[in-house]
Amino acid sequence: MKYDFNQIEKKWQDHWAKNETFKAVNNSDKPKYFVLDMFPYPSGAGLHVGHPLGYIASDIYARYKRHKGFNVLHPQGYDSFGLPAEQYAIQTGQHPRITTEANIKTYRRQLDQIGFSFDWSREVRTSNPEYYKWTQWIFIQLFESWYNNDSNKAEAINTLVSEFESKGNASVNAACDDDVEIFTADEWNNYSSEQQQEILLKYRLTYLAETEVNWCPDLGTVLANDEIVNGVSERGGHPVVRKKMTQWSMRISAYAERLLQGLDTIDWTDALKDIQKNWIGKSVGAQVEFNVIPTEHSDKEPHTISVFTTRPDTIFGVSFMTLAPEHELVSQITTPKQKAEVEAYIVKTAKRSERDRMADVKTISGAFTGAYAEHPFSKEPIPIWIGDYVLASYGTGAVMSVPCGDQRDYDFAKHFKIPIPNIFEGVDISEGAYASKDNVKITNSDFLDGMNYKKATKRAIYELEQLGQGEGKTNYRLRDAVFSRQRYWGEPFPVYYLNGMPQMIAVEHLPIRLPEVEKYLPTEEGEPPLGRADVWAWDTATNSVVSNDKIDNKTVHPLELNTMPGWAGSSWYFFRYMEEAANRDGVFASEDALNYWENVDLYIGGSEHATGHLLYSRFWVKLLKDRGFVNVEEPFKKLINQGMILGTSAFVYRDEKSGEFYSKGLIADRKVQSIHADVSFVNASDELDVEAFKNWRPEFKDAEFILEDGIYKVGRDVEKMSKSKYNVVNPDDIVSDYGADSLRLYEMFLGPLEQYKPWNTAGITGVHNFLKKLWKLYVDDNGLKVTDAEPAKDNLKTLHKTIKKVEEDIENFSFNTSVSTFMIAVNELTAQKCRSQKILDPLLVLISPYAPHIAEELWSQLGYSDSISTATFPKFEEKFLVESSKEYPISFNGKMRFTMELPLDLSKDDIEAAVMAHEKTIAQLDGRTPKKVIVVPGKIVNIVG
RNA sequence: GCUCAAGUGGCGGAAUUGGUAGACGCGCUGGAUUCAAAAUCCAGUUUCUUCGGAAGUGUGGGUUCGAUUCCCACCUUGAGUACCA
Repeated sequence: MKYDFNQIEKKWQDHWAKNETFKAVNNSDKPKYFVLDMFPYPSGAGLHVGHPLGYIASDIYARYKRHKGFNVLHPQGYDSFGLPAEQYAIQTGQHPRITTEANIKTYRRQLDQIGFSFDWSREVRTSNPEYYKWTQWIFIQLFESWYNNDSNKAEAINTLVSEFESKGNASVNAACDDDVEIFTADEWNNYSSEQQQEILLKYRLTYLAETEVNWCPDLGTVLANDEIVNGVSERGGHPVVRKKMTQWSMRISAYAERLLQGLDTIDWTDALKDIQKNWIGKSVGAQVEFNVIPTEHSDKEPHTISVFTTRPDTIFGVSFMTLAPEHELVSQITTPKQKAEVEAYIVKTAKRSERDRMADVKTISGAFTGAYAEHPFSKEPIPIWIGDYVLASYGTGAVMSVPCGDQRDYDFAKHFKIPIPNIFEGVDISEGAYASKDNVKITNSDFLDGMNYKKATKRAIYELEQLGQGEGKTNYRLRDAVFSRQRYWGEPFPVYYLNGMPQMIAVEHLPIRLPEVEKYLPTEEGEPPLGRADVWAWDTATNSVVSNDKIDNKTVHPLELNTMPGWAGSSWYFFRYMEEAANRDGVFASEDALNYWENVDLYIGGSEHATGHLLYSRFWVKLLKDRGFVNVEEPFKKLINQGMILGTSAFVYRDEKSGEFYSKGLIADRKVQSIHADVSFVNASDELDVEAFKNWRPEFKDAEFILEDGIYKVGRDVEKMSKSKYNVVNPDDIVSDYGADSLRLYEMFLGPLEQYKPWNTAGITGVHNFLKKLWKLYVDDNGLKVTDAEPAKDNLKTLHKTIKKVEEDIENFSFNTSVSTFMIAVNELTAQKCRSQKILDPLLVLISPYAPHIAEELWSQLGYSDSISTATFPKFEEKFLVESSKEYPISFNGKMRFTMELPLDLSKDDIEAAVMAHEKTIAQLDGRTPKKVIVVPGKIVNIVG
């Protein structure tokens, strides 16, 4: 019998589907384990061999956990809202729903043939109304919540309202907008409903506000900070400009501290934690108030400038202050004499785009306002400057400049010839600022003299508080996240507008379904695509979506035109999987299901989601926990980032003059142009199929090829796998040529999961041959050759060292090394001519997570009727590995020169005697007497001298 | 600039409580089988070598009986971030 992988794999995939072999149950005596992949966006291009890498790893782990006696939840679904389908709709008029469904079909077919143990009965699609109903529901929960900094959690908004009604807002310690004004209970109760709603918006965890956003004109939408890379859109690379717009935002900043602290409780890589820590950007310091010294030109009202500093200990080193050019006080404090210069500077900086400012950090620019502030302690006047190195959006938009302790302040001071007082004892600042906090004492600083950083900081804050001119403060870089998108293919908001104020639609009327539109473009008036919908108004009498012409602003009101961003649906999908599909009506997941599965035990996906999906999910989970809907603080207990599989591109070389294509070895010093050739035209030895290349595109039809030894050799280079580089390898081809088991093994064999590594199809024959050898260990031309013979000692040794290594490897997610281990085991057992079922049974269980089809087939041939996935993982027994002797490496000065076999029970002295008597030792020493002989029994002998 | 990760044969990579560097696989070379090819099997494959050996894990230093593994400095590559006060 031959190893007919195509037939075997189809057979077992059908079997698993029919018998629902991998269906998870919500009640079980077994301990639970939730293994999750980041679900894919179903793109039109389908899967390439890089995509399944993480899925294969998680599938191996899920199958392993089943063997280890766990009730495993291993679901899959689709992040099916998104830009590409919509861009395609704009171009072709095809409804994104239709494109998306077609793409999902392709994905499903491709995934199915790789043999994943997914429980497809729990599939979710973010674009399904039954799903996004609950995304809308969570949005409403955010709207109905405020963050209480005293209890350190989100609470229902009505608790805030009753607080306002009885006490006003003075005693409320909430995460809210900066511009809320203090009001009393009486004032609150006398406000109009609109005024009250307006105030509440400043407290809600999702709020509508005019904010400066990243507008991408080419995509016709705003983008979140994490969707912008190097100043252009992450998708498509389109330019992004700043624009003021009224937008929904998420008050994620309220959770900054908990998002930071929570990192300590989860098992993620340090690299990923660092990225999130950086993004949250906590800095501890003080807020200090500087009074502006009034002049005859200034307003009657006294002004104060608030600054944030992380170095209150250096407050006596202040020699000037710098405001962001956009700072609101600039126009009020600038003296008439300086007015022209200041205004010219503001105009100049406003013209520079954000990107220019970012790219050009070397140029120092600024202007003096003519005004002075008073130093809180020394009462000395401090000149107030403006400069674009101070950002309006961070802290207070103003800094106290300490040139001796901050390099930017130092450079600014040097440039404008501002004095640089030195407050660091014994430190030379003639060349640059001394920014370190360590090993230095403060001097020239009145009451701070002689103190170190820590003491001086504490004292400075205390003294500022005494004066009423400052307090300790912590700042975060994390900004609230813009949540509106001016797009069609996303979740509609469950929101209508009454007198311009947003109103939530009651939960029982959800979902609010995406309306039909004729075109997927913004309207002529610049409104989002939903502005084209004719039936897009909310009737409060019938509680239904009705035609726009019924809008009377009494019972029928306009609906929100924006849609939610891509990360909305993906921020909670892991909870949806916990509930069985049949029980999903009426709940996002039942309490029982949520309590049973808790959170994701193992999450595998790409690190590109570090500051997007992985941060937003954590935020939403914390909100849901605070509001009592779930019981966990973190969604993903352990997270692994799989690396990317890169493509190996092929190049042909066209002579720039003659247009002839030269084989790689013949280029010499010719001027040639490198052209990507499709990798399917190239064989394992880098030889080009010239005819296929000629027929590829008309422009190559008559191309002349200069061959070497009758062959055209291509050049190779490793690049990201992409259509445009013609280096994409489709898993469909690999599966049909070598089988899914070979694909699975090979993806793992390529190298460590987390690493970036190039794909090279030629290498797959190695693992494919291994599977053939494995097959032959069980089956020959006459059928099954396994016997019930007692295993030999060497059989047992091979088996048990394999069990030990594979188990360790899986626990450490070192899948590449276990593939090698399998190869070694099969090579050894073949050489040993092992046929014993007592060895070959457990071997099959070890291999089955990696190569489930062949394992399942042989398992059934061995006579088992239950799926191998239900078999128990073999138990490692040390006793089979115990040795009586050891092949000792004998080193001279640390260099191994030869080995010698010695009994393990030999004493140190006996070992030394035996080694010293060996003829090779004598030859090595060449008459010298060794200074020292190191004997580590069971390990090594090292002779020094 | 700052933060983090990684540098090992022609290629992917293996080896860390410090103890035989290059496992396993690809590729390559030679052989067997075959009319031939594919497939399969066997042997070899870090470099240098006077065939005894010697050197060798990005570079230079250090700790140690012994370093791919630990420490210091530097170089290169990749990722994140970018005037964050």
